[in-house]
Amino acid sequence: MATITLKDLASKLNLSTATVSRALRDSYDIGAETKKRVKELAKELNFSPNPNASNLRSQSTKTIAIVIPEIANNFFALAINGIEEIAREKGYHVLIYLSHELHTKEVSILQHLLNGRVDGVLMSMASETENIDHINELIKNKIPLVFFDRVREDIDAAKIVTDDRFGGFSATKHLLERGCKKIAYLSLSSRLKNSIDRFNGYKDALIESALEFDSDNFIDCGNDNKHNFSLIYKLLTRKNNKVDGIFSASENLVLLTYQICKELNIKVPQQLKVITFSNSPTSSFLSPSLSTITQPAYDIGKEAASLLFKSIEKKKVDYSDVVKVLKSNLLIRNSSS
Amino acid sequence: MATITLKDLASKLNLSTATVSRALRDSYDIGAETKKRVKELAKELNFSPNPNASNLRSQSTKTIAIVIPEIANNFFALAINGIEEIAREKGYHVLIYLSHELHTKEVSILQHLLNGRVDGVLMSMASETENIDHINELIKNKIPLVFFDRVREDIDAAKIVTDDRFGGFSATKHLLERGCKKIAYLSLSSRLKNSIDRFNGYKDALIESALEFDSDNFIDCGNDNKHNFSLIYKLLTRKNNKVDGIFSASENLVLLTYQICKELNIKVPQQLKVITFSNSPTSSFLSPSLSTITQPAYDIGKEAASLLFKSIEKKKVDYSDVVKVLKSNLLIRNSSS
DNA sequence: CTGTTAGCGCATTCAC
DNA sequence: GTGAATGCGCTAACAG
Repeated sequence: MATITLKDLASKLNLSTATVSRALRDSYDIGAETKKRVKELAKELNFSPNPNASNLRSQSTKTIAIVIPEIANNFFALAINGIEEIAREKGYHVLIYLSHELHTKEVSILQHLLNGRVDGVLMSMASETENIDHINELIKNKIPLVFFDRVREDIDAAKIVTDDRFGGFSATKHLLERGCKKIAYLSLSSRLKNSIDRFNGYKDALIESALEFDSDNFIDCGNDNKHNFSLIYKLLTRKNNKVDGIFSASENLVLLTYQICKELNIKVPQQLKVITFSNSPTSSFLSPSLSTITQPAYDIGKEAASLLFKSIEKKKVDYSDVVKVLKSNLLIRNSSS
Repeated sequence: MATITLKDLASKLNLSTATVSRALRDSYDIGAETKKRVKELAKELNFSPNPNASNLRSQSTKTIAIVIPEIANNFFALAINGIEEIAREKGYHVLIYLSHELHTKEVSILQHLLNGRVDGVLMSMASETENIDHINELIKNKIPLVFFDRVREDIDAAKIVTDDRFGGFSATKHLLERGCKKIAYLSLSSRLKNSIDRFNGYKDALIESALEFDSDNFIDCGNDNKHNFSLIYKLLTRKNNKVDGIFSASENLVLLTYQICKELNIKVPQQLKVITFSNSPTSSFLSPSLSTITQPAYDIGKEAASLLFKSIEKKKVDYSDVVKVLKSNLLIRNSSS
């Protein structure tokens, strides 16, 4: 480190550190000439205040944290994109933490965020998480917090989500319109609000078409892919009550489905039509047999970040269950188009 | 913030802050009984030292930065996964910055990293970057730096890359074996070492098959997708010298290619065989017409992070052009399999 | 074994 | 307009 400090600047300019500090922050009561001299030298020496010292003094860190279940998932990647963009505009830095869908990791991550390392937290819950003490602890500590996508209703914090009920409804409708009569729903987690909402939309669509919901067609997937595999395998090999359509709440589950179809020699979409929530550009482009429904991930990231900064800047933490729903942007890509 | 400090603990325990601090850090010369008391109260009050104060004092931040061109790209997402895992093990925090392939952003990001905000930097260059002063500035400031994937040869820093020459060779060979005679190479950037290496591998494979390299078949793509589109469009519509195979250095370019093929009614893989570097699990699973070659992104992330921490911990920054090449793991997925 | 003292680098009183 | 002094919260010398 060059380790050039305010003091260095001050001595070189025959000024006090106080004056230099104020000049750099454009304080009102500093001579224009002095300001100029200070700023010039600062630029020349490539000076920039030590963030730890500055943060310590000002009790603010100019950094936020993103806590997400995974990253090799286009939805979260795109959301990060949006978040980073807003953070950058506001001069904030972004820490990233992955829970890998594990409750224990999530707890330990939030634990680390209690001590003033960040000014705010953006979070999407792990599918495994049931107990939410760790989240309430964060809230109790008055750390601004905004949830996005993966939320639960019983958490008292701001939330940005898509209209998942509508998404589930549309996706199911899509299959119905293409002739499906027996549609299975691959759930992401029976705990997460968005998975439940998608399910409710799915049921609504069935009812609207005067079809009955068959609880055998609700496949309660989770975090364990081996288990998911066997659940889907069972679904596709059962003798009675065969399905002709699958609506998957997650792209990951579709990969398993396709793998199994290949094994069982089930033709998609001739014998089985599939639609999935997905944010990967590749799947929609490259796979002619798959229909997708896409969330406005980038916008969700931006909205969530904006809301967080609003909450940080007001210094008044507004946790009054601000649920913002992005509805307009759900995009269905037809497999045949 | 609960804003509970060492001082609070000390007064509650009738001890000095120094003792409390040492007790918490398991210093040798503190009574077992005292340690216990301190730790118990600390846990009860959920105390954890203010990182800014602690960092300021110790002149180390326990955080690193990742600087990458984009994130909605499975390669980088997976690499982050690996990096985060190692960082977590070592008790480090991870800041993320996106250059969006833009030189100016990259410069401004590195600028912000000069002032001791991080203990080290992991970086993958923007395709647009030509001038590397900003990188050298970082090196001059003795900030540990490790490059991964997107590197340039003339930078004096540690590098973790895959054997891209071998990758290009293998990919091309794959097309040749399937009967292609005229293969185009879609370059990622004529500046990046890995794109160039892939190109060299491509040429080697042609030569090995006693085919000539035709410079018309080198498509010099860049950061501008509209321009890329028109380049590929021109390639696929030319009357003479029609190609029957495409080797793409980036998945992004394949999306364009498929789009154009659809428009022009070119059948893949019957009329045109395509192979691409790709790290998205979806494309290999869902797209029967596409062959892919996959880098060990997760391992690259882990390797790069490990190397960085080695460099940070030694406090001796070893920039002696440590190039580590991960060769073994390049995985080709055949389109027909 | 524990307390006192000092200072990391910066920003903000309060003087002048 | 500018400088001197103070303290953010923590840790590390140095005492005892």
